[in-house]
Amino acid sequence: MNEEGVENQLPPGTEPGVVGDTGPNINAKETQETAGEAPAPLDDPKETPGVSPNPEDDNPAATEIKDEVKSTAGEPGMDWFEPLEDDDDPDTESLAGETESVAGSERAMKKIYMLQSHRRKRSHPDEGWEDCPVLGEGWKRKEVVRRSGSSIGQKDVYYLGPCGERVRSRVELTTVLQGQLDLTSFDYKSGKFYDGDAPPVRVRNRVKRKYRERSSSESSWMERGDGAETPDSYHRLTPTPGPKTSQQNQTNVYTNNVTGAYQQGSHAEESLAEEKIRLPPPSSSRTLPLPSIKGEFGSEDSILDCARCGSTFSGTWYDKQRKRPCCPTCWALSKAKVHPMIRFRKWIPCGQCVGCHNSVNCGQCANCKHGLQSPEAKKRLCRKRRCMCPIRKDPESKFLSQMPYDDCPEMYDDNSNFQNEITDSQQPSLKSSDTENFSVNMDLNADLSADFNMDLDEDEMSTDDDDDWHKKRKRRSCGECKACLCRKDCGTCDFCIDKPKFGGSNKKRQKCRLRQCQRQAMRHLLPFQMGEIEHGPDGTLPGRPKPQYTYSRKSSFKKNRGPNTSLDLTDNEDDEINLQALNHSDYGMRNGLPDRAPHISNHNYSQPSHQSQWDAERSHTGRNASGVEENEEDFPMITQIFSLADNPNESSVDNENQLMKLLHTLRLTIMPILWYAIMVEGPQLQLTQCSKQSSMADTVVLINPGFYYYVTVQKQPLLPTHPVYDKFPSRLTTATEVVNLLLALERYEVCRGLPPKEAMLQGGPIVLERASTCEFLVTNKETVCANCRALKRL
DNA sequence: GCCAACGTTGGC
DNA sequence: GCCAACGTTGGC
Repeated sequence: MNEEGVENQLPPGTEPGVVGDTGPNINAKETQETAGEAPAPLDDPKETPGVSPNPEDDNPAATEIKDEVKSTAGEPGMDWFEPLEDDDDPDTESLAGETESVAGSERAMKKIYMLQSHRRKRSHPDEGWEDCPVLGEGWKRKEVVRRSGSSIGQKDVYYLGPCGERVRSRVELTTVLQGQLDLTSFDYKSGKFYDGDAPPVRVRNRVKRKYRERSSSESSWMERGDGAETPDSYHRLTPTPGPKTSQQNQTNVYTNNVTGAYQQGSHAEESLAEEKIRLPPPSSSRTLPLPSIKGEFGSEDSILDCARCGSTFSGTWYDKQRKRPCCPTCWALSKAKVHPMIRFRKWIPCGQCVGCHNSVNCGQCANCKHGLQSPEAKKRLCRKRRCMCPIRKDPESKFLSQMPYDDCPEMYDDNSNFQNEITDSQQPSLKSSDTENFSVNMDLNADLSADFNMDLDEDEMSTDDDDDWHKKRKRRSCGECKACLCRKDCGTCDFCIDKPKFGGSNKKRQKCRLRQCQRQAMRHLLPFQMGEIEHGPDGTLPGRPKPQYTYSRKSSFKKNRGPNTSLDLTDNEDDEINLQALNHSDYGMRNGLPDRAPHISNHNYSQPSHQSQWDAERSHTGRNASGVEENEEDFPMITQIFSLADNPNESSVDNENQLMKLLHTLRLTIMPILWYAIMVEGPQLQLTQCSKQSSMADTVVLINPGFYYYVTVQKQPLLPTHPVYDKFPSRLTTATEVVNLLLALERYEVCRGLPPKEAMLQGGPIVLERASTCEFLVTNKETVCANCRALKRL
């Protein structure tokens, strides 16, 4: 933790001793801070260093300068919470107070990300590790403080083994050191072994409780706007030893600042927390990087209006979310609530906004459906009827409105874009689905949150139910589709295999592919089967593409590469259907999985032919297979896939394309049960019987680009003389012919070969013996082919 | 305290 | 451009 703070704080090559220097650096900080006081410094990010979209990316010098300014702000050089200094960045602060339009919210959001990435970039995985010899030679330890979220300030401890084992919990550590070290008396958090009488757990809990209480109660909702969710805010909240100063008389909530909160906490529990989390002594220079609010710098305690009871009180107590003032009484009451998710509500619908004026439930949103499906459940307000006022910002304060809720003028006064979006979301006849609206709303909330540099509080935005509805980390789940409702990991996909519980190394850390939301998961996380025919009527694919900042679209040229090229599991929206199919195949191979589907067939893939319909239905309706919305009876038509097929210049590429056409035709055809068609390397069109219980479980039909086909049984090619070949043309050019072949194959069984030898029956492995000329497939009347029977007689 | 998994970075 | 890796954070 300390180390990370240092690594985040110090510019390359900066010595700790230098960091602690003051003088001109303070001035630099002051200058920076003054810049943050500008009324609208973010209007043109280019003019505001550190606020422009990641200027450091393009200008490493900017990073260095910025770092230097921070690190030389007169702070202790090796301050563990130094990285939080970023949050003191006046740029960030001005961001908090910025009254830019909602159209700029995205930009603001990006700024936040940039600031975050700024920190992340400076955090090198190899940095911040301390030797931890108590665990053995080569072991290292690292502490990381959570910089945001409800668990802000919480300290996570990681260990790095000599062989690169990354350990994130005691359980993992115990597993890694099993047989090598007894960790019974090992305090994971501190990284020390305790004597038998030491009660490390109790101490740890106590400290943690105090710690969190402090961070909760002392943060300001305004602080949150400029980094109160980061350890830096906690830094500011760190109590100053000694008596309070006379500066604790700040009275205006809008001129309150972190200093007030910071200096307010000079009591025992803070001291304890400080000691336990090794807070350095606050520096007087800390007063420098105070965030400005409307250009004013306040300090000390404030006279606040309790957001809960309305009473006025003095101090810097805030609710558990550290977002609103909360008097000590209400705070005590709130502490009595054990469950961390219990929140008190403050938001009162304004009665004037669009949401409040909406008196009819839409019947389509998640909350409406929730009520319909679970009448006994707690009633949830239709999402279209939400009061929208929380997203209104106070043009006077530069923060989200804290004005009386009944004083709710027109909404989104300067946020026309957002107004439009919200208005649109009220319209049931949108071309986008409710889910999409839902997603939009969430993203907007996130953007607004960033725009105002503060979180939109759960209890403000929510009615009383879906507190997590707008949470950023929930954007990948609609909560309604089959995948979201599925609670069981398949245990076979690459993401499951990666999980420690399945013996994986926990590197991917992704949810089971089959549990990835079919609507909102990142597209590349979806099961690759879903990537086959996914286009909606407007050409869109389910799932969300990767962020724009990371990826750009592929050119169409790339998409038409030959199947033998390194195909990828792209998530680009404009991917062609044909490539999706190729991706499917490619994906399976790239992941070392067989191209056959049965190994992942315990969910949607148990009936491949239906899967085709399922996919196609999704393509047709633009919706996914989310429970009742699926209608396998609706059989879509998919239009021409390859135009190259019409090219008179025949080529291998054309043949491949023709094969693709056949593949997609098969996908639209009702196949014999549990037969599934995919494209595999070659390219070849592969038809596989997915059911292990089928007599054709080991039988595969492979069709080459020229439509010549052959059959394999247990990976052995069927002899060309096999009767089944006589029944069909040498080339399978139509789906009908393919289906007929499969139906014909279903009439066969696999030759059982020679009976096992006696020795094998006595415990040894059973190896099936066959004649070299085994026919492999025999009619149902037979069990062993003629050639094997002949061999048996010998 | 621990696990699950989201979102981003940086290497390739 | 892509994705493995993992820092981070929410949930239980």
